[in-house]
Amino acid sequence: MAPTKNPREGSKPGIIDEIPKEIAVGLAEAGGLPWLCSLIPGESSLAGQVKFHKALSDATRLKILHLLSAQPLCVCVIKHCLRIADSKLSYHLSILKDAGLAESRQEKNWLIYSLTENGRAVLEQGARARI
Amino acid sequence: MAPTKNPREGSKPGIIDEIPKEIAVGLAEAGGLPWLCSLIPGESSLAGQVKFHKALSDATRLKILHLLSAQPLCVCVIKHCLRIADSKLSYHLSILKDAGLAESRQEKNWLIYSLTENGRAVLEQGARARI
DNA sequence: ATGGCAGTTCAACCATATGTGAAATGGTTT
DNA sequence: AAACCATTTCACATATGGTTGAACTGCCAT
Repeated sequence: MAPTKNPREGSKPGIIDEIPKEIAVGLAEAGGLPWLCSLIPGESSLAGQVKFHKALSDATRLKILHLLSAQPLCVCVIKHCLRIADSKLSYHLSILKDAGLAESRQEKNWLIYSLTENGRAVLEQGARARI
Repeated sequence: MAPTKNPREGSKPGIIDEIPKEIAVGLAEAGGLPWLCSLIPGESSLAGQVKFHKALSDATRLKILHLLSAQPLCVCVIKHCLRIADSKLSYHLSILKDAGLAESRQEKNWLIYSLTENGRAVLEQGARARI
């Protein structure tokens, strides 16, 4: 998957003058600097990961996800638990939706939010990671 | 661990006037609003999760982690791959270190960064999640 | 001690994310 | 149609995070 042109002999001398031997040796065996650089994911992959983690890097949004882990909820119930302004809640919900962690459907004039598959997976593996 | 006073009969009428029946029923069975609110993790747990995801919500830092997944590296090698300014790199490294994803040791006058257990786990489960 | 190298720290700056209250939207009830 | 309700959208204010270049620290060689 990673396009590696010439797997060996990548660390041309001169690009970096001196580095610790220990590192230089391991690197040369693996494929040198070009190979190392090839490990960096593409821009779109990175952007996706960044968006994902950004969505999860806010306490309010994490709280919302934990609430939704119980069952689908309308906005007013979430609002009651979090005690924050409507517009603020709406803002955070939109980010969760955008990141593919939550989704909404309409019922009369309520919006009912629930976790997506992805959102549920995040919570479960998060719980596992922190024992 | 979660202090739940009176597990049933939490959804006192009046706090929220009207919510979709479907939701109200499920909620009442589970323990009502107080129970729902008890699902929200404590502040310190949330802060930890936020810090963790914040650290991962930047493309430069993700790149660094991917480079370190190959082997421990001195700053100058990372700098060569990323082609960014010293101070910028140093800033991002400090955040990774702070979040417990990377660590450093000194060798002559180089600093050699490597992934922590935690950092390695993140990359591995990230790779699994995205197939 | 002097000078050079690897990397960090600092302070100022810019960009982006979040908070807030008021107005708009879309469905419901009367 | 008018009044109403839950929620979103908007425009603006503030906070947070990232970038930059210069100054600093610590290590090694001479």
